[in-house]
Amino acid sequence: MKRPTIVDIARRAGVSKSAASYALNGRPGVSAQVRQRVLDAAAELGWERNQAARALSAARAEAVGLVLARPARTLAIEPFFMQLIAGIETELATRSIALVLQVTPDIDGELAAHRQWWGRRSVDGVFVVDLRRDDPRVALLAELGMPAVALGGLGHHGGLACVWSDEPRAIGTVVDYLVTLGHVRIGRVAGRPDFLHTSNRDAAFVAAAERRGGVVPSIVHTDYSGEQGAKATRGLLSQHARPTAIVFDSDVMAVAGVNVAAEMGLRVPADLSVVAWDDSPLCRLMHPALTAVSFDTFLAGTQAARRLCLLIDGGTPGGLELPVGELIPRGSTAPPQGRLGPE
Amino acid sequence: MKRPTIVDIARRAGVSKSAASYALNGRPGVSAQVRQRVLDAAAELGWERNQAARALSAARAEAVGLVLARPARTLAIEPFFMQLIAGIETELATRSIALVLQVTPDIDGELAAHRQWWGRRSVDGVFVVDLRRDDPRVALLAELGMPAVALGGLGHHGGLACVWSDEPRAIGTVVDYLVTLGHVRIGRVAGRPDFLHTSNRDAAFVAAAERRGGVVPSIVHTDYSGEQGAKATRGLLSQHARPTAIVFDSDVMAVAGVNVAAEMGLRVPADLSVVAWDDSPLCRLMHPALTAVSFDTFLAGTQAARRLCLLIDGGTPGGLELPVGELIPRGSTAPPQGRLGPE
DNA sequence: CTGAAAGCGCTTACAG
DNA sequence: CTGAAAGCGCTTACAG
Repeated sequence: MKRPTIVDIARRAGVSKSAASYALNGRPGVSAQVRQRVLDAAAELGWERNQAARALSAARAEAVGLVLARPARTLAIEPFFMQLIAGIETELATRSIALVLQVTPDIDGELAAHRQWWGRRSVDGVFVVDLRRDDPRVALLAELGMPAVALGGLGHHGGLACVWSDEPRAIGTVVDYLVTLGHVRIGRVAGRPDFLHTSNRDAAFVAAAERRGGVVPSIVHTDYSGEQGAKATRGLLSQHARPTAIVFDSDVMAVAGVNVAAEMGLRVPADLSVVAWDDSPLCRLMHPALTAVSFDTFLAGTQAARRLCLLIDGGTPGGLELPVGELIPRGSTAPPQGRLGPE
Repeated sequence: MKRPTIVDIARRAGVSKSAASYALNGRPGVSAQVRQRVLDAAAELGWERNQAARALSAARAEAVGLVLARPARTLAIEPFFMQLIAGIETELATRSIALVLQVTPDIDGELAAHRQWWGRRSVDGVFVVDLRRDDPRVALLAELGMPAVALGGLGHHGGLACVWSDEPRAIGTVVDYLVTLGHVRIGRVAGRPDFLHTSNRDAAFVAAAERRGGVVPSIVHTDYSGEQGAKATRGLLSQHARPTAIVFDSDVMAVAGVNVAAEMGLRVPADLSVVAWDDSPLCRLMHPALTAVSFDTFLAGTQAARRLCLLIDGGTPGGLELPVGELIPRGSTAPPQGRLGPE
């Protein structure tokens, strides 16, 4: 028993092939009556449109791509990507657009993936994350003319559509909060310095410290792994004048930091205040629970997907600013105590 | 400037369209000389095969699908899926096969996804995870005749190809280890009872306890969320004769358990031994680090992908047993101490 | 070993 | 509003 084609439907509905196609695609050119007959026939035969045939004639893959360009090791421990995927896919599913995934250790692999995807026309557009300064992907995608939406990286997304949130403002909120609590020496365990969001946060962190005056900021970069997060924390806490508060660039590194503090005999929050970024279930599980900056990654995903679809349909969506991350104070932050306190 | 097609290549190489196709697909029927001319022409023109056209004529989507049928909330905190995806994709990339992802909250959404994917011929096969007893997916996939590889769930995968590991044996190892340390009352904070791997572990847990004699096992089920993990731990530790050791079905729940113990004034490992499953970077970050059962999810992914490709190519791969999870003793387990100790 | 031709299942101008 | 026809870019028997 062969799978039914559009010809079978047309025959059963007693119309031409093209009438069937128009009806099945909800386009004008057929009467309501004919449309219904065609739809009924399709339902009765259990017809599903052959995706390859449609892609070939409509010159549309009905798929979009996302490259995960991180080592598998740091990919899995970060909830970020899975939340992003969930958000993207939830939006795409409503439009019957497929999400194609490729995992590659670095940006060269990502460039190759974009080239091949576009060359084969196996996707209609892509998402770009972890934008960098003078990002080669921006140039490549412009050259290819492939629709793309960048997440974050405002100011360095070139001609790409962009979805971002005002992280500098959120960083400012965090610094203000810690300073108000009485902290003077504030550390930051940051992510990869080649990522734009890292350097943007770095700059905002330093600027906020300067704005408040008297604040001593110190920054250490990592690859987001718990190991490097722990090492960075150990380094900061071993300084002669150690920070009394540390802001971490991920939840896992914040957990690592808390455990390093315990290992060094420092109490959280009495001896060390800890702020995590982004917030996650993990932060709420800790004891004390971690103060964190929330970011709605799922929402970012749905919004980015919506814009990519618009772009593919020939629209020209402007940038979209997402709500700024919110500071959620929990038990891991408090005024500094002890001999190394403020003043 | 239009993108080059196979006709452009044939013309440039001075051969027929079909000769070009044969050469580009590395099939017999063309001389080495012609083959090289065609390949050169393709390279010079920067030709990439149009995926839709190939899919249509070869009746192959060159893509496989994975449905993530869990609420987005519990999806992101578990490294499992991302590791699996990384493993699968790493294998698929070598064969230029795409991985298509769909996120859906429950198994009904998954059934619909499989139906649609197969109906549209947009994938050539699928992976199935979190197998259940009398799993409706097994029946559906058999009915559709869609190639599929099940991960785990030995004995309930019906006609599906299967990749599994001997978890009952691993559970036995854990129980033996804890008993040898001197534990008598051993708890298990398990995952969803409708998942086969959960009920298999449950049964093995009870069996191992009986085998050792005198061991008192108790099991609580959860949805894998940290919240429920914490609640389950709180329940176990509030019993009159509380367990002195708890085995958790995920790393996040183990972390939740450790924090609940702290909250209740119990020390790990003196008052409570904790075993996590699977091992993850998170376990190594904790202080003390968590004893854990490791499982190579990445490897499971590559192996499953390899078997699915075999299946799609018409092969009939048998089941594949993966190495059993290894118990990695760390600081979170020790002989029980205090008034509620053994005997 | 090669070439002309049909076909995969759709979409889409273009006449009627 | 409808129908006959060409075309999307490949693959694949089938003659030569």
